[in-house]
Amino acid sequence: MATIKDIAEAAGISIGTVDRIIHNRGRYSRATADKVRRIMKELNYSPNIHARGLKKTRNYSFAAVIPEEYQDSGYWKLVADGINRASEELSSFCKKAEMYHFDRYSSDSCVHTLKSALDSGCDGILIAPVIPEAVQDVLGDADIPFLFIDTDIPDENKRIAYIGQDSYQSGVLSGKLMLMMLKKEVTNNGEYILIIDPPGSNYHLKSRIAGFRSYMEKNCTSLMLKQVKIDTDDERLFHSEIAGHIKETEQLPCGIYVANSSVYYLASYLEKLTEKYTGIPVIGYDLIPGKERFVENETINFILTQQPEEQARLGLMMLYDVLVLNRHPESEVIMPLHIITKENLHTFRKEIFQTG
Amino acid sequence: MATIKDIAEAAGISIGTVDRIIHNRGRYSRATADKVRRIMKELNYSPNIHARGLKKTRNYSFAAVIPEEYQDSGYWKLVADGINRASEELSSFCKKAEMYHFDRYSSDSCVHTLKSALDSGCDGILIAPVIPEAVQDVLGDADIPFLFIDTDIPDENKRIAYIGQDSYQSGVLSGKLMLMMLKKEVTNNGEYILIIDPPGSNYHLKSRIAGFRSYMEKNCTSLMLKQVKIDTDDERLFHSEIAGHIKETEQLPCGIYVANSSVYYLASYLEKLTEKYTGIPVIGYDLIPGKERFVENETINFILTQQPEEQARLGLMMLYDVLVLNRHPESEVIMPLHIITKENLHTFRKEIFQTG
DNA sequence: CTATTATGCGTGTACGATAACGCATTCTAC
DNA sequence: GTAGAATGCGTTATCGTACACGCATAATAG
Repeated sequence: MATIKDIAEAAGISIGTVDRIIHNRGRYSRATADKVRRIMKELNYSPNIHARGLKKTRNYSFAAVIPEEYQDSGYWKLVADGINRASEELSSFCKKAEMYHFDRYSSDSCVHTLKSALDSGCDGILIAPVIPEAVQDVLGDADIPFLFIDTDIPDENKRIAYIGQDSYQSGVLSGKLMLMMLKKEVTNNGEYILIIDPPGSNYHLKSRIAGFRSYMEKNCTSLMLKQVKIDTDDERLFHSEIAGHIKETEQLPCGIYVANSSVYYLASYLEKLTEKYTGIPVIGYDLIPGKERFVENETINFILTQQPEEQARLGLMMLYDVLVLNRHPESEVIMPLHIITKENLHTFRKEIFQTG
Repeated sequence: MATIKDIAEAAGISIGTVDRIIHNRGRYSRATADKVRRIMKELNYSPNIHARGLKKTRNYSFAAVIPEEYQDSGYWKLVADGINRASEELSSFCKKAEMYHFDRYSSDSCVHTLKSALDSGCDGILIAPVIPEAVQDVLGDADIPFLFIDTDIPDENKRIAYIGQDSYQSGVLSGKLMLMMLKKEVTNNGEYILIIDPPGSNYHLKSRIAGFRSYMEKNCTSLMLKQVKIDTDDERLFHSEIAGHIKETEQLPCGIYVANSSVYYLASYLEKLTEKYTGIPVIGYDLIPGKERFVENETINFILTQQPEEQARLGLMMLYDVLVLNRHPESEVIMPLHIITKENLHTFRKEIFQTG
């Protein structure tokens, strides 16, 4: 591997000059710069990351600004886990990541939290801009690099990257799996699919449901779709609300689609019911530690996930790459859409719960 | 983070002595060693990987011993890709990985190839022990660390790790998906599922098929399973062999399960047939670059994969961790079992075809 | 009691990139 | 025409670890 010393020798100058040219720092002549850049390409130079890491001039610190962990049915807990893991990994390079939580339903809270993060003097920020306007307001005069996870603000061209998921497509996929599970030809005698629109109303929920509906409408016109909005994020209240929709006295749904991880609330409800209710196909989102049981016993038939932990972890790693290593990662990363079911659940555990 | 300098100061000695104690090298007194080790624990010392990597004392070299790329329907090409990628990643640390191929049906070839790999003076070997006895014979007197991918030899306790897949479970999962795709209640009027037992006979093929049969036998006794052995690994010959089993004049299978990546040969065959044949549910294995089309147009309905590229990449990275960084990774890693279908294919491309 | 070996430990340098510092030379201004 | 600024570039110390070298002192032999 070529080093800057090799380049300096080849160009007949000193390593200091090469360094200045590489980093656009200090003073150098145009001619020398051109020559150095040409030689760098010829020698296929790439900096030695160890040497670079060794000379730790600064202790970079990052901030992660995301909603409260319990919101969106515990989804943000998963994101927080990813941040914590990244934080540990980075700690060996003397880098720190601080987490800031805000109320995803309060623009004020978002603005406020984001401002304190900026004021903390960190060198880079990872943000979940679930309230785009609030975030854009504050970021207007920010001068440090930032990166979005979960939700994108495409016209925010100062962001260094977006890491997210294809929610619409996950809805489409859910539709496909749902239809596959309905073995018998569907008749039009009142049978229906229940779509549960979970508490909170965000972009992902909407587009997941839109994807699901789109698939169903294209591939199964005979089946009714009944969509209900649930307004509580508390498990017990969820149960009583859902009880109003799944009644012994009325026809049961022939399939249930829950657009986020509150599918586990539904599962704990279904589990307590009599045999009559069992076997209804259920599709939902996200692997929640400690709740694998519902997938194992097939109360939930399919879980889709685009690895929220990994999204967060990747985000922080990207900040590190950009700030510390001076790299230029992809500006948009869409996570793979994983299908998890009883039969492959155990092969995912380690990856998702331990190392990513 | 504490450095050896901190330790030396705390112990009132020089860094040279600390170094010798850490590495059990040279001479030092018992008393000093005890003191140093105590202080190391107190200060929670862990070596700076950058500093360690920077001082490239040796150019470690690794060997990867796997079957010929074209064998097992091109499966080993994927593994080779993973090795090449790992090799590139490692090259920035001045480490090299050399690939050795053998004929997976020849014990002699395996023994011979493995021996040359050992003789090459490499510092660690990654092996796909598809012929366990041959591998064990040669490894008996090997004194360098080795690691298995793809196939395990559990009683080989000298291996530092095994990276593999749960093939039985992937068969079970295939069974589930297959039954889900057969929408109509299955009658017993001659309908059957075609199981294609691809060329080559290895542990994974057998256990995938066993898993598939097991699921079908438990969950769908009414359906016949017709298993056919294909003996050629050439696409055109495959087509003519399969033509003997899927005939216009006879009843068509209501589903086809191909136990490895030769599912793409089947797909190219099915694609050329008349409309009558289309729509048969097909399940197979592995994402082959350039053949995504068959999943997109749903000639193949589901692809299962346990990321052969990633298995190989991980294997080499582990060798690096063990040999160069002195770490102790997991001794057994089972890769996640991914389900890929038209609707999530595009989210996987980047991960599988670029960065892993 | 000296000659030799063994033992414990300190010094110095290398690894590659970084970045502060400062020396020359050239350019500009009055 | 010379002071002062601007420009181009070389030198050097630093990060933490690895490891060769070699200096002392202690132990042992003759």
